[in-house]
Amino acid sequence: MASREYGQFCGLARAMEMVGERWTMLIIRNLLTGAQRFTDLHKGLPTIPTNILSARLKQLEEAGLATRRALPHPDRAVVYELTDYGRDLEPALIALGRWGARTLTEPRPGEIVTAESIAMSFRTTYRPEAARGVTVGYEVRMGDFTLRLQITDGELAVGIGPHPSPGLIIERLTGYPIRELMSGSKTPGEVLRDGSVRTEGDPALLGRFSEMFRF
Amino acid sequence: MASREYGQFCGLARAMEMVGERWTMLIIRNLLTGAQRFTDLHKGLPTIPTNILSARLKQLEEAGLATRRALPHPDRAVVYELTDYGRDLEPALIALGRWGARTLTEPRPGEIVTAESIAMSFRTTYRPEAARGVTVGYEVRMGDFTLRLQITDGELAVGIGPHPSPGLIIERLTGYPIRELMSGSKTPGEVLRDGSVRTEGDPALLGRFSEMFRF
DNA sequence: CCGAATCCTGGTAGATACTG
DNA sequence: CAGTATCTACCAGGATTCGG
Repeated sequence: MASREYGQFCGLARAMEMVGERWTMLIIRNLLTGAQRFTDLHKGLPTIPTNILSARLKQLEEAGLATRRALPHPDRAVVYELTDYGRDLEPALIALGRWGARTLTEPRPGEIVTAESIAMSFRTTYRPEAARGVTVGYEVRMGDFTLRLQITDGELAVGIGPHPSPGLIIERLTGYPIRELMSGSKTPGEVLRDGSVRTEGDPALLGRFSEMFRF
Repeated sequence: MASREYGQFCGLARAMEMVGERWTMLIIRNLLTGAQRFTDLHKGLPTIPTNILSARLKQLEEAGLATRRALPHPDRAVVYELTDYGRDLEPALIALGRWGARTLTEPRPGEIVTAESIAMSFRTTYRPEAARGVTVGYEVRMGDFTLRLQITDGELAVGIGPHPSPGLIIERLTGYPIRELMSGSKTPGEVLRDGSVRTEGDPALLGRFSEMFRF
């Protein structure tokens, strides 16, 4: 059930037939952080109509990009999860997100920042060449939510929620210190000194952080 | 005039607002091969309604992705051309095209193959690591159209039309020898021997070709 | 409460005709 | 050649409803 076809024998056309409809890419972005329930997805995409979310999930399942799975007994819930095939879209989402981030200065009126959009920004700004052979875990506390970054031998995995054993906890206190670190407009020393950030753990890991995540 | 907004402060959301509408990516794909007139674009995307093509070009121009330029006197024509900003989408299109190409076996009934879709397939299959330091030009004749590939010090540029000074001319005679070379289902020797391809120039460059372009 | 299905409305795309 | 105009069909947005 390829939604609407382009009539061209072309990989890009095929891709756009499968994931080019409105909302689909953002749903995949959110599922990249792990399995999510219908309600979780709706929380992360508050303005999507539920019937559209429902329809997109069905399409993703039919196209083999995601699976729908009923959790075992205690909490009888349904979770949606990307298949390997769906997860293979990550490089494309990163490339798109990186391009789109160029016009990302201030949130527009009414725009929200979700845990998943921040998770995405970690993926798009991650520089593997600055993380060669590195293994370290970060917990990033943003007030409304907490993210975990695990870099294992230079491979990044981003998740939502606390980190079980972080090498460094980075806690945002005021302003946008994380973005300032990533853009290079402030140094690790500066954000520590001006009180916009508080850390717990080895402070040297903040310097490494600002090298590995760069716009 | 960001078509319809997602309300999220996120690079991917911004990208999808700008280029996520139906047809937009394929128009950009076609413009990647160089400036094109309205009619050229319509030839390359025969099933797009002209009002939609018109609307998309206007949006691309307003968003700063493309420019509309009237050619000097003799042929009073209008050409559309990507800006640097628009051309920066190439990595994202390649990533999407590569992902979409996984389900690309046979053309579906009614699906056409255009010069631009083939140009795209050269971009998605190009392996820079197999072309380190290489400088060579190919002219690929497909019957209905001819493409030129110029690799300069490992950098690929794809265009439509003949190559001014090709190191090798690859002419398709029967079947799909180019795709078979790229997929590895046939060797350079085989496509030469079975008569599906004819070359002009240094035949050894066909081997190099099959190394640099691989699914 | 979770995960939708249903209904209605409005906007966007498709097809075709037409014009400077 | 390079679009605009018009009409229709479909898809998205929003609210409500419904079953487990």
